[in-house]
Amino acid sequence: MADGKDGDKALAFPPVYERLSFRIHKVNAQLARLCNPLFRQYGLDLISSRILVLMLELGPIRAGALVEHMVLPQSTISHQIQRLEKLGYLSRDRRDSDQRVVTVALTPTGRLVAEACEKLSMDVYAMMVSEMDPAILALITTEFDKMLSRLSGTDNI
Amino acid sequence: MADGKDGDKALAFPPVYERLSFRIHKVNAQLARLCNPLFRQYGLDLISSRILVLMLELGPIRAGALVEHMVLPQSTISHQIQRLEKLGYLSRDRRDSDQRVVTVALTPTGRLVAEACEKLSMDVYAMMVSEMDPAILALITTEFDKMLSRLSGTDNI
DNA sequence: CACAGATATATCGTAATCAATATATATCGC
DNA sequence: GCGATATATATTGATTACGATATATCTGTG
Repeated sequence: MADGKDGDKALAFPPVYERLSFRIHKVNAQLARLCNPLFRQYGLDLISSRILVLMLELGPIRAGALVEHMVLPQSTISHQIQRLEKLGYLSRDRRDSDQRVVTVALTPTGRLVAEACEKLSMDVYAMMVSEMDPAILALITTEFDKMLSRLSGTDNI
Repeated sequence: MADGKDGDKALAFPPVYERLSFRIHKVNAQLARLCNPLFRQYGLDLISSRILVLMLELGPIRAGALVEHMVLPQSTISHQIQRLEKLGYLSRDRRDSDQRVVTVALTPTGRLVAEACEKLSMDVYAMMVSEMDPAILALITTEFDKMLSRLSGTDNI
């Protein structure tokens, strides 16, 4: 109805470099740029360190649950688990009640490394959200949950 | 000084899976999960399609400027350019005034593909930000710029 | 209890990523 | 204008990611 060139199909969206999705990419990429060098001393990167820290907080977890939490392809998680196992950071166990299910758990070394990574990532996170009003941070976090739900179809993880 | 276990070093941050940085990862990963299959018909993925759409809106651009916009390693961008050139989507030119500088530009085919990708990503973006208050979207976008600035040291891009 | 389908993880092949280094060109100091 | 340093992009080698498929196990149906 308006004089826009896209007719009535939703609002006219801004160019890519102004869209939130693109800024999400940039912040994420910048986090990787900062964190990867920090984690390399442990043979890790941003992604693999997140897996370790996640396990630090969630405890032993199914491989499939890691796929859901990390929103990465199943084969990628499978490889990551192999890599982290090879590094001696986690152990793998077949569940007795269901031999298909693999449960991974941090080794003592893995726990130490995960704690070190947690500290390092805290510093970067502090840099990221410092000077941000806690209420706004909470609001944004909530909105991100909603976005994830909308993008994931019906339910979120 | 308080009774927290971390002493006075900043506030106690929530666990990874509740931090904004982790949700950023998840939304970004979910975007890739949705978009990669859509873009594969053109031999692209989320990242390479963003490069094309960026060029659609910014016009011919230096390779180095793409590195800054995409916040990816220079070697990765160099490879992406090669790939997109091989696909016939863009052309590469050495600048006359400075032979070191490479300027890339969309080919006619590349422009068509970029426009198709733009439409596809618009649909996904609409899904993501639909039901979100435009004022809140603007607020979040602004906050992301600030986060990027803080993470990038002194200046943003 | 056999068998078809579902579920959970692993593997495979190709291609992309990253960090480090190389190459080529330009700029500055003298 | 010459050499040293800086800048812009390309290449290299090893690792990782992804999608597709395979393997193994379980569940339901008759």
